[in-house]
Amino acid sequence: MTSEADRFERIQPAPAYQQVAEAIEQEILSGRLQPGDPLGTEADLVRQFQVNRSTVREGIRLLEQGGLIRRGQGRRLHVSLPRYNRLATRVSRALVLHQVTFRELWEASMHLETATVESAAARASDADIAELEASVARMAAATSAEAHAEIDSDFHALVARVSKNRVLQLAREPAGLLFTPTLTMILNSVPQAGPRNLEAHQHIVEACKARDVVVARDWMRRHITDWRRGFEIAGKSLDDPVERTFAGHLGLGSAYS
Amino acid sequence: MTSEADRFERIQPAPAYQQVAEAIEQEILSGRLQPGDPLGTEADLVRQFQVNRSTVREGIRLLEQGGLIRRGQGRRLHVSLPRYNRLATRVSRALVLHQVTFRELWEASMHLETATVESAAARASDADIAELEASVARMAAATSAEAHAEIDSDFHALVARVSKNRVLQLAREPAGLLFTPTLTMILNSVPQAGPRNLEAHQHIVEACKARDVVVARDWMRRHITDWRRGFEIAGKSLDDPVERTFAGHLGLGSAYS
DNA sequence: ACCAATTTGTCCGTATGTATG
DNA sequence: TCATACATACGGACAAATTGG
Repeated sequence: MTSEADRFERIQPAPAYQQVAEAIEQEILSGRLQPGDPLGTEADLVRQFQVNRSTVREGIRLLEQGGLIRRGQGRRLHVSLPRYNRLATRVSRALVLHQVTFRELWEASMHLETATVESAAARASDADIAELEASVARMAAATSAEAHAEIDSDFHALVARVSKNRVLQLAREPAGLLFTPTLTMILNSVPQAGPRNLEAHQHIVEACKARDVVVARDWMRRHITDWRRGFEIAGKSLDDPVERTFAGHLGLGSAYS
Repeated sequence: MTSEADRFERIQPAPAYQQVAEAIEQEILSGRLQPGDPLGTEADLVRQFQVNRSTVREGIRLLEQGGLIRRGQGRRLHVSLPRYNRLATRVSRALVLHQVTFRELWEASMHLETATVESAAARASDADIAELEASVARMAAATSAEAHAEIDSDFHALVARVSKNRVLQLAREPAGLLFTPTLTMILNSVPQAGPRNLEAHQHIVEACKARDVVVARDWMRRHITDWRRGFEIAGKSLDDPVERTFAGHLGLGSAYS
């Protein structure tokens, strides 16, 4: 205890392994190290940083987790572009841990998906349309609720790619990942959900084909609204937190690979 | 080379340090380990996993970077809720590395910020209003462009908190972080930008006070539009990628702390 | 297709500074 | 105050995998 309020916090030197990570990250963010560039061997880094190999390895783990470096062929280290999927799963997990409610999820998705489909309808190329139609065909042929839900998820991710806006694409992905498992549950307990979903997707693709932004947005709105209705018909409350159970669904395999 | 296309990828057992990280992460995501719970000492983990300390440490680094565990008082390990800021900075960095354009950033922010302010206007409590007004007051008193831009950024983050929607809050944050440094530049080269910004913030707060969702949204739209106009007046092109320079601004200090 | 050098993953032991009781 | 426990960091070692002739 001091007689007066402390003015300064204690000065703590960052651990060596953090400094290693920060130094490498700086090189990457500054552009001096570009995606694809090799990082050198662990022994190289040991020599440059003058720290122990264990220390270097701990620093590398930090960057590896962040997706800034990866182990490629031969497990050699090289600079990498962080993957969207990876970041999105992280964010999704955080949302689950923070116990966000389905209402928050639904509201946000309503905004994000309608915004995304607007851009998609405005910018869809012929190849994009073909991909969207293929997705609709796959959904029409889906036999299980799981498959249907998976295709639905892919469709929305595809729409986001077609929007040609990577900021929106990355913004909507975490909510999209959390949406999917619930859709499986809805499909299993609400018979009319499947056909309605398919119909919405069809109309969205048609609208994209016609470059009709307004119709595309409206059908997406109905689509998201349908999810909510199905959710409530299935007897669940929008004010429940998104279950932890779903977090298991968020590919552990891809987490650290 | 094989005579036919390879059907299977090679089966690789995950390194021990990854398995350590995944095992701990599973306990957290399943809820068996809750935020705040101690994780035990490194020696404990060595005993449980039957691997070397170095291996345990590498695994811990992965989780530490992901924000799932932290070192608290006495550097003891305990489970933690991933911070929004942290996740957002990671995503922002990824956007920069992927060289997203200012146009993508602007378009996404237009959607995200208007959506957020709608919810904020609908749900702002008296305490929220007071905070918003305090932010406006601080901006009115700001002397430098940096301070003004910083307060602007905080204001938008505050609006997102007031929206009471954490999904939206997290979705808009990465774009918000990238917006700020550019605003500083605009303020320095476009004299009318400062007053217009302040005016927009004032109107947004007034609309929140009046629970007027439509007006709040409209002023936010103008506000974001102003940014774009200022950006172009300052002589920059919307189709340029967001500069790497800005990534340095994204607190390296907080990255691994 | 074989071999030698390199590199990673993992392990062991130890020293040091710091935090806790 | 002192002793203990713990995190950080270091040095050295070895097997398996990978590389590059």
